[in-house]
Amino acid sequence: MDNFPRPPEQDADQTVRTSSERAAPGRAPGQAPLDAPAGVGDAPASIGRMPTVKRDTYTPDSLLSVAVRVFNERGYDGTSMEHLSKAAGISKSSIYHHVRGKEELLHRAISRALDSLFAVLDEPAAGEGRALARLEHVTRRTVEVLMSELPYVTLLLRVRGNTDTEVWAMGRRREFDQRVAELVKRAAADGDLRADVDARLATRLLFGMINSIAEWYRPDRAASGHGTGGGDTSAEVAEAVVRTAFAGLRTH
Amino acid sequence: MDNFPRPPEQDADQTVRTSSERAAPGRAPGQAPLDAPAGVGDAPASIGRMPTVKRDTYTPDSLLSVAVRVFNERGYDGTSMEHLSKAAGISKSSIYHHVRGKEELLHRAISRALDSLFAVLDEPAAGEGRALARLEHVTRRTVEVLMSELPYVTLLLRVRGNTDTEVWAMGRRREFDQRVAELVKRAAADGDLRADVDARLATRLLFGMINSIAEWYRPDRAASGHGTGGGDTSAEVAEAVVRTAFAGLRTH
DNA sequence: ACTGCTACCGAACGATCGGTCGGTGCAAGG
DNA sequence: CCTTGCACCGACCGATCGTTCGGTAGCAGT
Repeated sequence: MDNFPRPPEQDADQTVRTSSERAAPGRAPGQAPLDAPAGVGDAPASIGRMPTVKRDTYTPDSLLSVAVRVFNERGYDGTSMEHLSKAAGISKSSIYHHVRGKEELLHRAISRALDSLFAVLDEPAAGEGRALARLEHVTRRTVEVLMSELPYVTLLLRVRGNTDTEVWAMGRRREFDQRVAELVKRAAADGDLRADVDARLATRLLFGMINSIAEWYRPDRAASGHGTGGGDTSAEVAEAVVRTAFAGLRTH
Repeated sequence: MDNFPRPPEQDADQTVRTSSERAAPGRAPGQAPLDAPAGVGDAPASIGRMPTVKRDTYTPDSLLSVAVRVFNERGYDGTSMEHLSKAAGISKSSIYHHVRGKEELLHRAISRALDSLFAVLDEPAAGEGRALARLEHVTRRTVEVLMSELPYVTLLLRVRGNTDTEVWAMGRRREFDQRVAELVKRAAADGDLRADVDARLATRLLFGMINSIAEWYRPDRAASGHGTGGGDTSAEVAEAVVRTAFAGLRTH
């Protein structure tokens, strides 16, 4: 039991556009092209093309950011291509100009989440020093990644295994879990974790805490500083999670 | 990130029947009639009808137990009436003989979950004594209810707000959350909870831990006693959750 | 002016969706 | 034996699903 702010009440949800050039009715490409890591659908590496200036058409990645938002509001299975086209402000068939189909959008989103999460395990502080310190680092960083890549990780966490992509995602996610469970076991062997809670159970409860952040954190409400109505910076929340998980809620 | 055992690989999932009387091809009514609290679709109170002997046809509640299982495997939106009919071993149209439709099944399941959860708040130990003790009691009992009513509560936890039923469920769930949050605030005011973690955030993290149980606990694997592969009794898990949440994972 | 390409469109595809309808077999009651 | 009613069925409904197809407007390069 916990939280989540608003049920999606409105239905005519069309992303409002900021800059318009075409004469066509309101479209709304995302703001993504600047954070896109390596545009898959981009034109091959030519010289000109001035890459940073305003982009008014969709790329696979800017379309993805819209799609992921809708997926998280309605659930993947509950989202139709019609819903996506309405939210993106382009026709249903136009979506297929950018991506192969619905499942590719899911795959791209989940890949991005998994890559960010696995990158945490490759950080130096995740491999050096006492196991407890490494575990605390991974916990803190996982929280931060979850919050910075919120919509993508949220999608990953909700996967049920209905399609090939989802089965693959569940497998990769289990890999990640086991890497962290290894850390928990090692810290327990060092005598740094309480002995009366099983290591596997402890791992699950730790992840339970971390992952639940996806159910209430809303970045738009952050940095307003008044309590924890879904706001707070990711470093603050990460610190609170580490404190709560390792030191407990109770005073001594 | 955490667990969940097996992706639903098989597709020809038909509940295997134990007793057969009809000549028709394999059907499989659930084992539910004995735990049904007050059979809604049952015949009016007549005298005979010998109520306890073997029941070979579906009741709304026995059908519900099948439906909820499938809902949890494929997700509500990912489950078609065809899926349900295959799993129940009766035709699609026959389902409508017992319930009004797909959404009624969801409503019945979620009602059952919510009733069980709210009942915890009405227990004497949830209203008497120091706030911290009451909070620990509610935590322990919520874990136990979650595990005993696992499939129904799981369904509740996954609701997205797409239909009227789901919006209603989210509202009721938020009520429950706020009742518990009240307890947390009171315990914090008593000085029994650490002051450096916001009460609202603490509530969310506590629920994060509790609710995550629905993602890995599998009752069929319980009572085998070897570690925490999804087994364990609900009292054991509840105790571990209380210890971890309030005392923390770390040794002192 | 012509060509080629990108980003989009409306119309339509077969499949599947949740749900309705008119039955049918059969056990129980008279 | 005949009637009644429950539990079930196959056939079918209009709507919607994800996807495909044949365009077309507008811009860049020549």
